[in-house]
Amino acid sequence: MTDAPISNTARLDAPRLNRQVCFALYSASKAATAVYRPMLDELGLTYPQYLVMLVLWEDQPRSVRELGEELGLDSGTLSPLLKRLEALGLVERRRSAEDERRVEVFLTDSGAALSAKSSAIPQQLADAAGLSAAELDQLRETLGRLTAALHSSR
Amino acid sequence: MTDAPISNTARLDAPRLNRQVCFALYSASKAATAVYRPMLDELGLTYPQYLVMLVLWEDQPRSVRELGEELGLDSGTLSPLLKRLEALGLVERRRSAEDERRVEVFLTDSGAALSAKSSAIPQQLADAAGLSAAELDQLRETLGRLTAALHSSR
DNA sequence: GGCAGATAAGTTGTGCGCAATGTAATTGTG
DNA sequence: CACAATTACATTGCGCACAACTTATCTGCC
Repeated sequence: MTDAPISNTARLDAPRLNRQVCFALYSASKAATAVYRPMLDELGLTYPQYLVMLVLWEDQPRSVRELGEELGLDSGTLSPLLKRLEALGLVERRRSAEDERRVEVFLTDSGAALSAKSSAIPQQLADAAGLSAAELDQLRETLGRLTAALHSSR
Repeated sequence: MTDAPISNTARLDAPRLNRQVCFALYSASKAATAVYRPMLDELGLTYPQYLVMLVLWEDQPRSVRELGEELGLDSGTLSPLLKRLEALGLVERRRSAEDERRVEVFLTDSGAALSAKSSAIPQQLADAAGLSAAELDQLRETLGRLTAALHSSR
Protein backbone atom coordinates (compact mmCIF):
# COMPACT_ATOMS: atom_id res chain seq x y z
CA MET A 1 0.00 0.00 0.00
CA THR A 2 2.90 2.31 0.68
CA ASP A 3 4.11 2.04 -2.92
CA ALA A 4 0.86 3.18 -4.53
CA PRO A 5 1.47 6.07 -6.94
CA ILE A 6 -1.26 8.09 -5.26
CA SER A 7 -1.33 7.98 -1.48
CA ASN A 8 -4.62 7.45 0.27
CA THR A 9 -4.36 10.93 1.71
CA ALA A 10 -5.73 13.50 -0.70
CA ARG A 11 -3.66 14.42 -3.75
CA LEU A 12 -6.26 15.55 -6.20
CA ASP A 13 -6.63 19.31 -5.91
CA ALA A 14 -5.60 18.90 -2.31
CA PRO A 15 -4.79 22.56 -1.71
CA ARG A 16 -8.22 23.94 -2.48
CA LEU A 17 -10.05 21.00 -0.95
CA ASN A 18 -8.02 21.02 2.20
CA ARG A 19 -8.32 24.74 2.60
CA GLN A 20 -12.06 24.39 2.31
CA VAL A 21 -12.15 21.62 4.89
CA CYS A 22 -10.10 23.58 7.41
CA PHE A 23 -12.18 26.66 6.88
CA ALA A 24 -15.37 24.58 7.11
CA LEU A 25 -14.12 23.24 10.42
CA TYR A 26 -13.35 26.71 11.68
CA SER A 27 -16.75 28.03 10.54
CA ALA A 28 -18.74 25.11 11.90
CA SER A 29 -17.05 25.35 15.27
CA LYS A 30 -17.81 29.05 15.49
CA ALA A 31 -21.41 28.46 14.37
CA ALA A 32 -21.91 25.81 17.03
CA THR A 33 -20.66 28.02 19.85
CA ALA A 34 -22.84 30.83 18.50
CA VAL A 35 -25.89 28.55 18.87
CA TYR A 36 -24.80 27.60 22.38
CA ARG A 37 -24.26 31.20 23.43
CA PRO A 38 -27.83 32.38 24.13
CA MET A 39 -28.60 29.13 25.97
CA LEU A 40 -25.42 29.30 28.03
CA ASP A 41 -26.03 32.99 28.72
CA GLU A 42 -29.00 31.91 30.82
CA LEU A 43 -26.68 29.77 32.91
CA GLY A 44 -24.09 32.53 33.04
CA LEU A 45 -21.52 30.28 31.34
CA THR A 46 -19.30 30.49 28.29
CA TYR A 47 -18.82 27.42 26.10
CA PRO A 48 -15.39 26.50 27.55
CA GLN A 49 -16.78 26.97 31.06
CA TYR A 50 -19.68 24.69 30.12
CA LEU A 51 -17.21 22.05 28.93
CA VAL A 52 -15.44 22.18 32.30
CA MET A 53 -18.77 21.85 34.12
CA LEU A 54 -19.71 18.86 31.94
CA VAL A 55 -16.52 17.09 32.98
CA LEU A 56 -17.12 17.89 36.64
CA TRP A 57 -20.76 16.79 36.46
CA GLU A 58 -19.53 13.39 35.29
CA ASP A 59 -16.94 12.91 38.00
CA GLN A 60 -15.70 15.08 40.75
CA PRO A 61 -13.29 16.38 42.02
CA ARG A 62 -10.81 16.72 39.21
CA SER A 63 -7.37 18.23 39.26
CA VAL A 64 -6.51 21.08 36.93
CA ARG A 65 -4.25 18.68 35.06
CA GLU A 66 -7.03 16.14 34.56
CA LEU A 67 -9.38 18.83 33.29
CA GLY A 68 -6.69 19.97 30.92
CA GLU A 69 -6.15 16.47 29.56
CA GLU A 70 -9.86 15.86 29.03
CA LEU A 71 -10.41 19.14 27.24
CA GLY A 72 -7.05 19.75 25.60
CA LEU A 73 -6.46 22.97 27.50
CA ASP A 74 -3.40 24.10 29.43
CA SER A 75 -3.11 25.86 32.76
CA GLY A 76 -2.76 29.20 31.01
CA THR A 77 -6.35 28.81 29.88
CA LEU A 78 -7.75 26.86 32.81
CA SER A 79 -6.37 28.84 35.74
CA PRO A 80 -8.22 32.07 34.98
CA LEU A 81 -11.30 30.17 33.74
CA LEU A 82 -11.52 28.23 37.01
CA LYS A 83 -10.99 31.42 38.96
CA ARG A 84 -14.06 32.83 37.20
CA LEU A 85 -16.11 29.69 37.87
CA GLU A 86 -15.07 30.00 41.51
CA ALA A 87 -16.10 33.66 41.56
CA LEU A 88 -19.50 32.55 40.21
CA GLY A 89 -19.76 30.20 43.18
CA LEU A 90 -19.95 27.08 40.99
CA VAL A 91 -16.68 25.41 41.97
CA GLU A 92 -14.11 25.44 44.75
CA ARG A 93 -10.38 24.92 44.41
CA ARG A 94 -8.37 23.25 47.14
CA ARG A 95 -4.72 22.23 47.24
CA SER A 96 -4.43 18.46 47.40
CA ALA A 97 -3.14 17.23 50.76
CA GLU A 98 -1.26 14.26 49.25
CA ASP A 99 0.44 16.31 46.56
CA GLU A 100 0.69 19.99 47.28
CA ARG A 101 1.39 20.77 43.65
CA ARG A 102 -2.08 19.66 42.65
CA VAL A 103 -5.23 21.74 42.89
CA GLU A 104 -8.49 19.77 43.13
CA VAL A 105 -11.59 21.36 41.65
CA PHE A 106 -14.85 20.58 43.50
CA LEU A 107 -18.41 21.42 42.55
CA THR A 108 -20.33 23.55 45.01
CA ASP A 109 -23.99 22.70 45.65
CA SER A 110 -24.87 25.51 43.28
CA GLY A 111 -22.49 24.12 40.67
CA ALA A 112 -23.93 20.63 40.97
CA ALA A 113 -27.47 22.01 40.77
CA LEU A 114 -26.72 23.85 37.53
CA SER A 115 -26.60 20.51 35.73
CA ALA A 116 -30.39 20.22 35.85
CA LYS A 117 -30.85 23.66 34.31
CA SER A 118 -28.60 22.68 31.41
CA SER A 119 -30.36 19.45 30.57
CA ALA A 120 -32.33 20.81 27.60
CA ILE A 121 -29.31 22.24 25.81
CA PRO A 122 -27.97 19.13 24.03
CA GLN A 123 -31.33 18.35 22.44
CA GLN A 124 -31.72 21.95 21.30
CA LEU A 125 -28.29 21.72 19.68
CA ALA A 126 -29.12 18.43 18.01
CA ASP A 127 -32.28 20.00 16.60
CA ALA A 128 -30.39 23.06 15.35
CA ALA A 129 -27.78 20.85 13.68
CA GLY A 130 -30.35 19.51 11.21
CA LEU A 131 -28.46 16.25 10.69
CA SER A 132 -29.71 12.74 11.26
CA ALA A 133 -28.40 10.73 14.19
CA ALA A 134 -26.50 8.57 11.74
CA GLU A 135 -24.87 11.59 10.14
CA LEU A 136 -23.96 13.07 13.52
CA ASP A 137 -22.48 9.78 14.54
CA GLN A 138 -20.42 9.51 11.40
CA LEU A 139 -19.33 13.12 11.68
CA ARG A 140 -18.17 12.53 15.24
CA GLU A 141 -16.23 9.46 14.16
CA THR A 142 -14.56 11.21 11.23
CA LEU A 143 -13.67 14.23 13.35
CA GLY A 144 -12.19 11.94 15.97
CA ARG A 145 -9.91 10.27 13.43
CA LEU A 146 -9.01 13.65 11.94
CA THR A 147 -8.09 15.09 15.33
CA ALA A 148 -6.01 12.04 16.21
CA ALA A 149 -4.16 12.22 12.89
CA LEU A 150 -3.53 15.94 13.26
CA HIS A 151 -2.17 15.45 16.77
CA SER A 152 0.07 12.56 15.78
CA SER A 153 1.52 14.56 12.90
CA ARG A 154 3.32 16.88 15.30
CA MET B 1 -40.16 8.72 6.73
CA THR B 2 -41.44 11.85 8.39
CA ASP B 3 -44.00 9.90 10.41
CA ALA B 4 -41.42 7.67 12.01
CA PRO B 5 -41.63 7.69 15.82
CA ILE B 6 -38.07 8.94 15.93
CA SER B 7 -37.45 12.17 14.00
CA ASN B 8 -34.63 12.31 11.52
CA THR B 9 -32.75 14.75 13.70
CA ALA B 10 -31.07 12.87 16.48
CA ARG B 11 -33.30 11.65 19.32
CA LEU B 12 -31.51 8.55 20.44
CA ASP B 13 -29.20 9.58 23.26
CA ALA B 14 -29.06 12.93 21.60
CA PRO B 15 -27.51 14.76 24.56
CA ARG B 16 -24.39 12.65 24.78
CA LEU B 17 -24.04 12.26 21.02
CA ASN B 18 -24.51 15.91 20.30
CA ARG B 19 -22.17 16.95 23.04
CA GLN B 20 -19.56 14.67 21.59
CA VAL B 21 -20.05 16.13 18.12
CA CYS B 22 -19.76 19.72 19.30
CA PHE B 23 -16.69 18.91 21.35
CA ALA B 24 -15.23 16.95 18.43
CA LEU B 25 -15.75 20.02 16.28
CA TYR B 26 -14.10 22.26 18.83
CA SER B 27 -11.16 19.86 19.24
CA ALA B 28 -10.66 19.26 15.54
CA SER B 29 -10.68 22.97 14.80
CA LYS B 30 -8.07 23.60 17.48
CA ALA B 31 -5.98 20.66 16.25
CA ALA B 32 -6.05 21.99 12.69
CA THR B 33 -4.89 25.46 13.67
CA ALA B 34 -2.19 23.84 15.83
CA VAL B 35 -0.87 22.04 12.73
CA TYR B 36 -1.00 25.28 10.75
CA ARG B 37 0.83 27.25 13.45
CA PRO B 38 4.46 26.23 12.84
CA MET B 39 4.01 26.60 9.07
CA LEU B 40 2.35 29.99 9.40
CA ASP B 41 4.98 31.08 11.91
CA GLU B 42 7.46 31.00 9.05
CA LEU B 43 5.28 33.46 7.16
CA GLY B 44 4.75 35.54 10.29
CA LEU B 45 0.99 34.96 10.09
CA THR B 46 -1.71 33.65 12.41
CA TYR B 47 -4.45 31.41 11.02
CA PRO B 48 -7.09 34.18 10.80
CA GLN B 49 -4.53 36.44 9.15
CA TYR B 50 -3.78 33.65 6.68
CA LEU B 51 -7.50 33.37 5.89
CA VAL B 52 -7.62 37.09 5.12
CA MET B 53 -4.58 36.77 2.88
CA LEU B 54 -6.15 33.81 1.05
CA VAL B 55 -9.18 35.94 0.24
CA LEU B 56 -7.03 38.83 -0.96
CA TRP B 57 -4.82 36.53 -3.06
CA GLU B 58 -7.95 35.44 -4.90
CA ASP B 59 -9.26 38.91 -5.62
CA GLN B 60 -8.14 42.31 -4.61
CA PRO B 61 -8.87 44.92 -3.28
CA ARG B 62 -11.62 43.95 -0.87
CA SER B 63 -13.51 46.15 1.54
CA VAL B 64 -13.54 45.31 5.22
CA ARG B 65 -17.20 44.40 4.86
CA GLU B 66 -16.50 41.97 2.02
CA LEU B 67 -13.73 40.29 3.99
CA GLY B 68 -16.07 40.01 6.93
CA GLU B 69 -18.78 38.38 4.85
CA GLU B 70 -16.40 35.86 3.29
CA LEU B 71 -14.90 34.84 6.61
CA GLY B 72 -17.78 35.40 9.01
CA LEU B 73 -15.90 37.99 11.03
CA ASP B 74 -17.00 41.43 12.15
CA SER B 75 -15.15 44.72 12.21
CA GLY B 76 -14.31 44.21 15.87
CA THR B 77 -12.12 41.31 14.82
CA LEU B 78 -11.00 42.56 11.41
CA SER B 79 -10.03 46.13 12.22
CA PRO B 80 -7.18 45.27 14.57
CA LEU B 81 -6.21 42.22 12.49
CA LEU B 82 -5.89 44.36 9.35
CA LYS B 83 -3.97 46.95 11.30
CA ARG B 84 -1.44 44.24 12.20
CA LEU B 85 -1.25 43.02 8.58
CA GLU B 86 -0.61 46.61 7.56
CA ALA B 87 2.10 46.95 10.22
CA LEU B 88 3.69 43.81 8.70
CA GLY B 89 3.73 45.60 5.34
CA LEU B 90 1.49 42.99 3.70
CA VAL B 91 -1.59 45.13 3.02
CA GLU B 92 -2.58 48.76 2.70
CA ARG B 93 -5.89 50.29 3.74
CA ARG B 94 -7.34 53.22 1.83
CA ARG B 95 -10.66 55.00 2.22
CA SER B 96 -12.79 54.48 -0.85
CA ALA B 97 -13.29 57.63 -2.90
CA GLU B 98 -16.83 56.71 -4.01
CA ASP B 99 -18.04 55.81 -0.53
CA GLU B 100 -16.05 57.38 2.24
CA ARG B 101 -17.45 54.91 4.75
CA ARG B 102 -15.68 52.04 3.06
CA VAL B 103 -12.06 51.03 3.57
CA GLU B 104 -10.46 49.09 0.71
CA VAL B 105 -7.75 46.61 1.59
CA PHE B 106 -4.97 46.25 -1.01
CA LEU B 107 -2.10 43.80 -1.14
CA THR B 108 1.37 45.30 -1.14
CA ASP B 109 4.01 43.72 -3.41
CA SER B 110 5.31 41.95 -0.35
CA GLY B 111 1.81 40.73 0.51
CA ALA B 112 1.23 39.43 -2.99
CA ALA B 113 4.63 37.72 -3.01
CA LEU B 114 3.86 35.88 0.21
CA SER B 115 1.40 33.71 -1.71
CA ALA B 116 4.24 31.75 -3.30
CA LYS B 117 5.83 31.02 0.07
CA SER B 118 2.55 29.60 1.33
CA SER B 119 1.93 27.25 -1.58
CA ALA B 120 3.13 24.09 0.18
CA ILE B 121 0.91 24.53 3.22
CA PRO B 122 -2.36 23.05 1.93
CA GLN B 123 -0.71 19.80 0.84
CA GLN B 124 1.06 19.50 4.19
CA LEU B 125 -2.29 19.89 5.92
CA ALA B 126 -3.95 17.32 3.69
CA ASP B 127 -1.15 14.88 4.50
CA ALA B 128 -1.46 15.55 8.23
CA ALA B 129 -5.23 15.02 8.09
CA GLY B 130 -4.78 11.37 7.22
CA LEU B 131 -8.12 11.15 5.42
CA SER B 132 -8.78 10.16 1.84
CA ALA B 133 -9.83 12.79 -0.68
CA ALA B 134 -13.30 11.28 -0.69
CA GLU B 135 -13.55 11.50 3.08
CA LEU B 136 -12.30 15.07 3.09
CA ASP B 137 -14.83 15.94 0.43
CA GLN B 138 -17.67 14.38 2.34
CA LEU B 139 -16.53 16.02 5.57
CA ARG B 140 -16.49 19.40 3.89
CA GLU B 141 -19.99 18.82 2.53
CA THR B 142 -21.40 17.70 5.87
CA LEU B 143 -19.77 20.59 7.71
CA GLY B 144 -21.22 22.98 5.15
CA ARG B 145 -24.74 21.72 5.72
CA LEU B 146 -24.20 21.74 9.48
CA THR B 147 -22.98 25.32 9.47
CA ALA B 148 -25.88 26.43 7.30
CA ALA B 149 -28.40 24.71 9.58
CA LEU B 150 -26.83 26.21 12.69
CA HIS B 151 -26.91 29.69 11.17
CA SER B 152 -30.49 29.39 10.02
CA SER B 153 -31.59 28.24 13.48
CA ARG B 154 -30.98 31.70 14.94
C1' DG C 1 19.85 12.70 53.06
C1' DG C 2 20.62 15.72 49.13
C1' DC C 3 20.11 17.37 44.80
C1' DA C 4 18.92 17.30 39.63
C1' DG C 5 15.18 16.84 36.84
C1' DA C 6 10.35 16.39 36.32
C1' DT C 7 5.70 17.87 37.32
C1' DA C 8 1.60 21.05 38.66
C1' DA C 9 -0.24 25.58 38.69
C1' DG C 10 -0.08 30.22 38.06
C1' DT C 11 1.31 34.60 35.54
C1' DT C 12 2.27 37.50 31.55
C1' DG C 13 1.78 38.90 26.92
C1' DT C 14 -0.32 38.56 22.26
C1' DG C 15 -4.05 37.75 19.19
C1' DC C 16 -8.43 36.39 18.13
C1' DG C 17 -13.93 36.52 18.54
C1' DC C 18 -17.77 38.90 19.67
C1' DA C 19 -21.08 42.11 22.05
C1' DA C 20 -21.86 46.82 22.72
C1' DT C 21 -21.01 51.40 21.62
C1' DG C 22 -19.39 55.43 18.99
C1' DT C 23 -18.66 58.20 14.72
C1' DA C 24 -19.02 59.49 10.16
C1' DA C 25 -20.97 58.96 5.61
C1' DT C 26 -24.83 57.63 2.78
C1' DT C 27 -29.57 56.50 1.58
C1' DG C 28 -34.43 56.73 1.76
C1' DT C 29 -38.59 59.33 2.59
C1' DG C 30 -41.68 62.97 3.14
C1' DC D 1 -34.15 69.97 0.82
C1' DA D 2 -34.19 68.02 5.55
C1' DC D 3 -33.69 64.51 8.51
C1' DA D 4 -34.39 59.80 10.19
C1' DA D 5 -32.69 55.36 9.37
C1' DT D 6 -29.08 52.63 7.62
C1' DT D 7 -24.44 51.34 6.63
C1' DA D 8 -19.23 51.00 7.25
C1' DC D 9 -15.74 51.00 10.20
C1' DA D 10 -13.34 51.72 14.63
C1' DT D 11 -12.96 51.23 19.66
C1' DT D 12 -13.65 49.12 24.21
C1' DG D 13 -14.16 45.36 27.19
C1' DC D 14 -14.21 40.50 28.32
C1' DG D 15 -12.99 35.72 27.82
C1' DC D 16 -10.61 32.30 25.66
C1' DA D 17 -6.12 29.94 23.57
C1' DC D 18 -1.49 29.38 23.70
C1' DA D 19 3.58 30.32 24.15
C1' DA D 20 6.95 31.46 27.44
C1' DC D 21 8.25 31.94 31.98
C1' DT D 22 8.04 31.51 37.18
C1' DT D 23 7.29 29.22 41.57
C1' DA D 24 6.49 25.41 44.41
C1' DT D 25 6.48 20.60 45.10
C1' DC D 26 7.73 15.97 44.26
C1' DT D 27 10.53 11.91 42.44
C1' DG D 28 14.45 9.41 41.21
C1' DC D 29 19.07 8.54 41.79
C1' DC D 30 23.36 8.71 43.95
